[in-house]
Amino acid sequence: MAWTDERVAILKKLWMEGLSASQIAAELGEGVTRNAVIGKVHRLKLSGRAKPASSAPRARKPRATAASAPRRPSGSASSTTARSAGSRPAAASAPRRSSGGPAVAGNTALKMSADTEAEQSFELNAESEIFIPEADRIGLMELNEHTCKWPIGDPVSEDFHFCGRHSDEGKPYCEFHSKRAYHSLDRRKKS
DNA sequence: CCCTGATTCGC
DNA sequence: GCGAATCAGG
Repeated sequence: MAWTDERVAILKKLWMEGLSASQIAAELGEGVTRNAVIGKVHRLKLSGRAKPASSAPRARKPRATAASAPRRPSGSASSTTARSAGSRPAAASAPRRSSGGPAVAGNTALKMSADTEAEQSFELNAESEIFIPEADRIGLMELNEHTCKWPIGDPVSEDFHFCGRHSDEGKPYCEFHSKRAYHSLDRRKKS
């Protein structure tokens, strides 16, 4: 996939807004990896975002030279489809943008005005919470050591409930929410 | 473990 | 120029 002006514009915008490289990559398209995004960011020389001015001069690594490096063989573009072939519980594997629809709604919108429309669209599908069907909702009573205790809704509200999906023993949250709770809560506005 | 950005370097 | 592999850190 080539870096069109359009895509670069989106890249810049999202990067400036503080989105992580992987989020940008996901937003940009299926064939784009976070490495591609980062690489491009560097080439554009806009790598310095909120530089904490830390870290040591980064030691280099010898790195395997040519021949010994297995590296990805032919067909570089074929990696995207076979990504989630593993055996997963499938429950929380890919809530993100998995609906096999055509291009994301955002893409079309971006073509009209890459500056304003982009903001809303990516925010929607990147941050969207999962929805629990009415029947599957559980209250405090139903919580046990195997249910995800991720709260949904306003705790002082009536329709407040818990996620309730299976969670591993010892873990308070289901697979999906464990990640969310731990990681990306304020991913976009770190120090 | 998961993730993040940063860097190198074969292509 | 591109991005996978790797690194270093959280």
